[in-house]
Formats: sequence, structure tokens, C-alpha cells
Amino acid sequence: MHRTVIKSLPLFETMSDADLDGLLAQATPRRVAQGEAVFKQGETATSFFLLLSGRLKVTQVTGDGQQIIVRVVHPGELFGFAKALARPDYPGTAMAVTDSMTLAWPSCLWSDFIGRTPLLAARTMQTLGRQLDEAHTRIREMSTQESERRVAHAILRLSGKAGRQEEAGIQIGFPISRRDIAEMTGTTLHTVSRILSAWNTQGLVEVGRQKIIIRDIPGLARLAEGKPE
Amino acid sequence: MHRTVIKSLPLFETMSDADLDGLLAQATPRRVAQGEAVFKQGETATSFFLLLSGRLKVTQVTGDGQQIIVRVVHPGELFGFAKALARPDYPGTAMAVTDSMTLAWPSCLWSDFIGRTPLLAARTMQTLGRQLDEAHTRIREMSTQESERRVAHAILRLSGKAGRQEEAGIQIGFPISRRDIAEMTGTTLHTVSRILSAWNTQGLVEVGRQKIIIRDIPGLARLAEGKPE
DNA sequence: CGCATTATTGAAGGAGTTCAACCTTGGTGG
DNA sequence: CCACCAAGGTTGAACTCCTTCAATAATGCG
Repeated sequence: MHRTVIKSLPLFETMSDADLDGLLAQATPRRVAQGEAVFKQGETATSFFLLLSGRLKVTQVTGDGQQIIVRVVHPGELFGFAKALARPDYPGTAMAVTDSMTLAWPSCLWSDFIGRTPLLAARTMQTLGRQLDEAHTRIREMSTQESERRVAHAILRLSGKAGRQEEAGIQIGFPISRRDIAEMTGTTLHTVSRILSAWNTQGLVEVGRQKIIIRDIPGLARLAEGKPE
Repeated sequence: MHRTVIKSLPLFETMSDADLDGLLAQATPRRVAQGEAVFKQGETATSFFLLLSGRLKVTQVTGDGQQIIVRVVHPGELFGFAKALARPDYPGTAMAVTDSMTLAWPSCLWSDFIGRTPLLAARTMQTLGRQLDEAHTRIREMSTQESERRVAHAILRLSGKAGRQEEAGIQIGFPISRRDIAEMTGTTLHTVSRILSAWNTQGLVEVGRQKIIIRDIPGLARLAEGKPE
């Protein structure tokens, strides 16, 4: 039933129809409503997942209650593969920011999953590598850049991954709050609010409740690069 | 010649002697003097490496010349496996902080390398996962903690990986400057200097030129956890 | 319609950066 | 062998970006 969707994903493109069917036979589809969690930080990792549609955010909470957004999961991406890290539990909480569809496999099938096609293992490693690269980018930005540039970078990244062309500009294709952006950039919702308000006045973006439309991508990019206006 | 050393690494423990010999036959050993680079950021990734002895730091430079330390490589760890990310170039510079020994394989052997033993692929993925986890920890710390706690965490982590028991306490087993710590924690060498001086006065550590001896691990741990003294 | 969630904005305060000057240490070469 | 110098380290003072605290407004869901 999801065959055609999955078949079109780069992750599975080299897999034969028979193998794919075998894989799908063991998967459980699940609908996740907005605001609902697929799994919670610290829970035993019983499954790993593929996001078919919608959007998730993966968060971590620190001992003293502070929260950060570790990753945004886009359709076609694997998530919750704690077994790859040889971890018994999920390191974060995966929550739907829009109504989403996931496919779940039991964790014990992980080695089977990546053993099936050598390419699948390689692809997964590449995904991991890309995430690592992104994490290092965030670290670099947090170390060296002021918050306005970090927010600009974050929004540009989101627009690339989840941008929808509208008349007014490119809109981030899922609800996103000031707090979310703050948790992605290592600042406070107050600072984000001030920055977005300023950009709104300058005509760079158009903001609303849980909504951001980018009107001037090059302008934002210039800000992100730290160039003078 | 390095057989016994390598054989004892967890990475290769399940490999047969014959396979190991095959692998070693294709590897090139190389001595790297302190301060010398194994590879530089942006260079074409012609090889991937294993650190036999010594210690490396992997750094990245931003467009505007700011530098951060992405990772410290300890003996027995793989590094420079850009091919796993399907990257053509090295994302950072690997520099020896002590005289080191490395083993290099041509990049084209990477798929052969991880294909040889399924376990090797799994292990590499776990390594990648651990690095990702560590990166997220750094992001979390940089988002939520003041610099003193971050420095405490960084030093505790180093002492765990490279600590040497001395009479005065546990010494970090390689030369490390204030600047290095600043580049690992996202602050300035000035701030690190002030923090270490204060700790020195309090008897938590004993500092010297490129040298740190930890005298009170529990005390540092308490600081790292943000507990009141 | 009411209330919770999200967002805005002002004011005050502080942690850390930046700038700057000076001190230490160890290695090198005259 | 010791004088010098570069690299590493310390420390003060000013400043600033961002957080924190606080109060108010807008939005949309039940």
C-alpha cells in the first residue's frame, strides 16, 4: 500500500521489489497526530522508524528541564535507530509537529535491515555522517556567531528542507513557534521574537503565529553570511 | 609488525588473522610529528586512517578565520573516513598534538573495508553514533550552560579518555592549551584562563603551561553538574 | 466566549567578549 | 651558556549582546 511511496525514496531505490515486499511485510504503519510523541526520551528502543509523511521534531531535555531540538525529521528519513548506536534506549523524544505517518520495524530487525543490501548500510552511514556534519555546523555557529546569524541560518536550512512556494514568498511548511527556533539555535524565544519582528519590519520575512514566510532569501542569506547590508 | 597492537583493538577483535593480514598488507604506516597535519580541511580525501598511538585534534575553520576543535582522536580510533559520508574532501584538519603513529588506507578500499566483516560496518556506525551523541551533548551544553560548567565537562571527558594517574592527581596525557579548551567549549582563551586560575586557587586543579592535573574529580564533577559547592 | 498558548516589548542586569598590557616559559642560536 | 624571542598565559577595564524578569497583547481552540 505504501509501496509506491517507499519505492521512490532514494534510500530504497536499488532494492528489488521482492526484498521491498519482505521488508514491508514486517513493518507496522502508524498515524501520529500533531503534538503526539512517537517515542519518548529514555524509553527502551523497541523499534526504529521511517517517516512517510508529516514532520517530526526530536528533542532532548537536560537534567534541569532545559529543552533543545536535536533534529527535524523530514519525510523519507529514518529515525529512532538507537540500535545503530548500540543504545538500549532512545536518546530523545520524537514529536509530530504536523499529522504524520510512520512505518515501524522491531529493533531486532535492524541488523537484518542493513544487512539486506550493503547499499542500505552505506546510505544509513551517510545519513549519520550528514547529521554529524550538521551538528558540527551548529556547534561552529554557536561558538562563533551572534544569534541573529544563527537564526538566519536555521530558517534558511528549514526553507530548503520544508519550504513551500506561496504568493507572498517561501513558507516553512509546518507550524513552528519562536520557542522552536530558540531551541534549535541556542537562544531564548524573546531574542528570536525580537529578531523576527525586526526582519518583518525590514520586509525580509512575514511572520505570524507559528508561521514564517521568507520574502527575501538573498537578503537573509547575506545576513547569515555576516555580510553588511 | 603492528599486528599485535591492532589485534587488541575492539574494532578488529572478531577478525581472523588472515583477514587482518590482508588488511594490513594494504595499509601504509606513517609517523606524524607533533604539530604536523595528517590531512587538511578541504583536501581531496585520498585515504582513511587509524590512529595507533599519540593524539590528534580535528579542527575546522570558519570563513572568517574562527577555529573550533571538532574532535580529539584517541589511539585505536578511525578518522578521516570522509568516504563514509560520500564526501569528496576532508571536512576538517587533523593535527598531531603529540608525536603519533597512523595507518592509512586508500579511500577506494573503504567499501571493501566495511564489507569485509559486517561487524566492522556496525562498529563504524556505532562510532559515528557516539560522535553524534557527543556533538549533541556539546550543543546542549552550549545552549544551556554557562562556560564554567562546559569547561568542567570538557576536562572531565578528556580525563576519562586520556587521563594519566600521577602523584598530584590525574593529568591530561597530552599537551593542551587554554586556546584548545576554548575551541572545544565555545568560549575564549581569556575566559578559560580565568576559570582555570580560579580552580587552581581553590585546589581543584593544578595548571601549568599546556598541562592540567585534576586534583579533585568529585569537586569538578559537582561543578559540571551545576551543583552548589 | 473564555482561557490557554503564543507572541511582543520594555527595562535591568550580568556573564562573557574584546581590547590591551604585561608576565612566564622554554627553545634556539649566536 | 645565556640572551632573546615567540608562544603561551594572566589579568584588568570597558563594553555589549543576550538573558532574565515582567507585564501586556494577540490568536485560536474547545
